[in-house]
Amino acid sequence: MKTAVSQRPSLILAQPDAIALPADFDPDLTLRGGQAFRWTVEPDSNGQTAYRGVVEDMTLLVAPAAGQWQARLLNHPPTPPRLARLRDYFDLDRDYAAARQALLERVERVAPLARLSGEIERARGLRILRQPWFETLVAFVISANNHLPRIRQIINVISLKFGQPLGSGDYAFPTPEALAAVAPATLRGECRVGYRDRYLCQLAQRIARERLAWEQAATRPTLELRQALQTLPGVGPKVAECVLLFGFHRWEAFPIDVWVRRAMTGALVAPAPDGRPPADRQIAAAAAARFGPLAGLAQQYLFEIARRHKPKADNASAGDNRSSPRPRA
DNA sequence: CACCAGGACGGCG
DNA sequence: CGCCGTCATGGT
Repeated sequence: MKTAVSQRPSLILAQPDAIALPADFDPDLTLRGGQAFRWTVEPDSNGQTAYRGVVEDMTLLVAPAAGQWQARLLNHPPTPPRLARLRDYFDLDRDYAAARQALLERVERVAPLARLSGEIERARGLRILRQPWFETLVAFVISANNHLPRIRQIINVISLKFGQPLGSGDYAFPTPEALAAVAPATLRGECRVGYRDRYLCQLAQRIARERLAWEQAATRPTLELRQALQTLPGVGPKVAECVLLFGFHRWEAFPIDVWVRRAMTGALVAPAPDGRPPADRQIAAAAAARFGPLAGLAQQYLFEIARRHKPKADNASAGDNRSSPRPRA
């Protein structure tokens, strides 16, 4: 019980409008990788590299402060419910060190995978975000046969044209109803979605019409949810797994793309006798058997490690990639 | 200027 | 079932 009242606010208090991210948080792997598409790299007010993004109706700035990465709300008062949603978004209540350790114990006996343990340790700052499922669904329908930079661009144009302004110069991702009202020709002509225009329009219309059922989907078993997702236009096996993992936080989901297929072939699954890569069904079975409930995390490590091995000059702002302002390792 | 990209879809054997 | 051509678009 303190009786004296400080005349001045304590300097030790954390900034009330921000949440501190884990010490090893890696914004490039987590925010600019293959799971989130609404984060841009830009210098903050101090001229240091920062990451600006939109989560639901919140504009966020992830920047180094007080020796670590912090996520600051730019367009709303930092009420406890909002801060709680941010903790949820960054999955801060999960023990990634324990999850990673459990994963390493599962793979260290498999020689072709054991050599990955060092790579996984270097990618330890990767986290799996808990993103809004409708935005995730649309993003990965667009992802089919597409490149990451272009997926980001299309998602941002869709938000800019059809989303609600957030008072910060940024726009929320549109609701299913708002997107369902957009003509396919507009999606193709103005958002450059190509042949996916009809998929997206029908998708938004169905979600809007079946909204109640889909909002209860988060409580359904993964198997049932997976089957339901694959009835949606533009949603096949791979997109369904991505939505399960990034939009419904099902860590047993295991999306198989070209990178993961290459990583798994020969390491965990033998190629076919004729030399062709094994069927995706066999890869999925091997992943479930080896990685179990951590398959999604394993997949994300495999994807980002494989992608890191081939940089491909993903960055538009050429100049300072060496001065990654890792706030005091 | 071919080739590729976090594939899905429809048709065919 | 499994295989195969096709589907826009823009970067390399």
